[in-house]
Amino acid sequence: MIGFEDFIMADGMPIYLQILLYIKRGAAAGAIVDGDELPSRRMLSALLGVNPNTVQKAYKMLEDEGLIASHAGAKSLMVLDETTIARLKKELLADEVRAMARSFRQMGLSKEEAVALLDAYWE
Amino acid sequence: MIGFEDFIMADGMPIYLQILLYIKRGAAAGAIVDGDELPSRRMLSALLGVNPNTVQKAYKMLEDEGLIASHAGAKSLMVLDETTIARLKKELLADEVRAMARSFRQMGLSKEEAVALLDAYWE
Amino acid sequence: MIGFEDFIMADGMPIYLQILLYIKRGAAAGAIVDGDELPSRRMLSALLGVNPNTVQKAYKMLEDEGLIASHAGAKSLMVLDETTIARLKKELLADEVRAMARSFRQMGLSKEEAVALLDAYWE
Amino acid sequence: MIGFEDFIMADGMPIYLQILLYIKRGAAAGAIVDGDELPSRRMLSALLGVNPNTVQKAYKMLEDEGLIASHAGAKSLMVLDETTIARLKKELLADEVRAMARSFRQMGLSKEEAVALLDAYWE
DNA sequence: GTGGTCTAGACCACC
DNA sequence: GTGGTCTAGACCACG
Repeated sequence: MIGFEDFIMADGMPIYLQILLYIKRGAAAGAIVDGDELPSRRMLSALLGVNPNTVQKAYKMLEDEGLIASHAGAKSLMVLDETTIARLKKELLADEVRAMARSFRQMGLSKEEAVALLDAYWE
Repeated sequence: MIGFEDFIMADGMPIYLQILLYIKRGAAAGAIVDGDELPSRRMLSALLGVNPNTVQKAYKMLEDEGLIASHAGAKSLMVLDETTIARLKKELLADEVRAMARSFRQMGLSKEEAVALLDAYWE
Repeated sequence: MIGFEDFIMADGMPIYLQILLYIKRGAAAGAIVDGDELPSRRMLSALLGVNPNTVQKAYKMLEDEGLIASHAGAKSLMVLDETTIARLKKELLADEVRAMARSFRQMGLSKEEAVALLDAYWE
Repeated sequence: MIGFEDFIMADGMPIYLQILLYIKRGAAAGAIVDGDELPSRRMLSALLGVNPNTVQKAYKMLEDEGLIASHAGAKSLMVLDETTIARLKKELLADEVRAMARSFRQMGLSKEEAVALLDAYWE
């Protein structure tokens, strides 16, 4: 069962996208593997304090992308092969790092300052 | 006059929030200082390719927060004192860096790998 | 034993309502009479290719309405008196025919064209 | 502007489908023609006493089918060519008449009785 | 219990 | 004002 212990809700990004991203990141990191069981909509929505439909939307998009297999009345399972994982890794990393670099530059930080900050806030 | 050269539109976040954030980041970084002049609603909307109402919404929120002073028929000016700048710095930097660090950890990266990536994607 | 030979599943209406309606129509028409035996939940669900719960829901509503008498461990029987039959006839016939007439008029058909079509598609 | 004077809400069928059907029927009948203006979501939802999203769903499906052209900030217009109208006519009539014939047969009516009823309830 | 759909209300971007 | 999207809650069919 995939855990959502690390999940922290942010503002400014749709909740369903945050859930979707969380799962993709976990898959890219290897924390979520092929065959892993997803929490049910009800369970996860209760855990996150959102509407079941919001979770449903994230799951549906992942299913459309082929990362989840759902069957009515049964648990939803992750479907991950090596190619997919590699693709996720590549996509996610590039996007995140670029966004991060852009933010830092907008705040007028030098690369050294940015690295120092990242180091400071790491844990 | 505040420039929007670095501004890059992202999706998943409302545009007016991105504009608001861009200005706050600039203020936190010192790139935008007290008394700086803001582009007119019309000019900025044309520059960014968005609707004037969207710019108006961002300006209105900044004004409500006291970061902008608008006078009818006159330019809008930034209102920034030391306390405000310090607050922005703290809020923006801490929040963003923490979010980034969390993203990287979720993707299974070590601190060293994250720093290396940031370095690679800096420009 | 009530047969479901004519039953054809439609979509856009909940299945349990279709089952309920089928039985009511039969009762209104006289094809189903007082004391008739209903197929067991399991048998009917197999015949229609739906979940037993769905059949159960239809039976439960009929029972709540007093049209069915169920006894634990025994067959379910239809309970139909003259008053009930007359009521069903009136409700079902009037509603359905009015809805159909409205549909045809919305499609710009004259009464004569509608009658001709009904004749053509009757079997 | 397309009017919804004849629209009468029924139960058992999703509202958005009823709206969709109403428009298709009007197009098939020639009451709605190419270039006709649709009521806005807000206006129609207020008129019908439903949520704007319910109207939106019907409009969206019609747009996906190519029967409506929508542009943000502008009115939605009907897009109807001869081929489309002919197709609608054919599809709608066959479906409706078949459903109607089935209902009547389930109620144990003969064709003559059905025709008589339709005649009686026509207006 | 599970996943899927329909209706609802609020918000966003645009004209 | 317009259309489009996100979140919410209830209901349906199924195991």
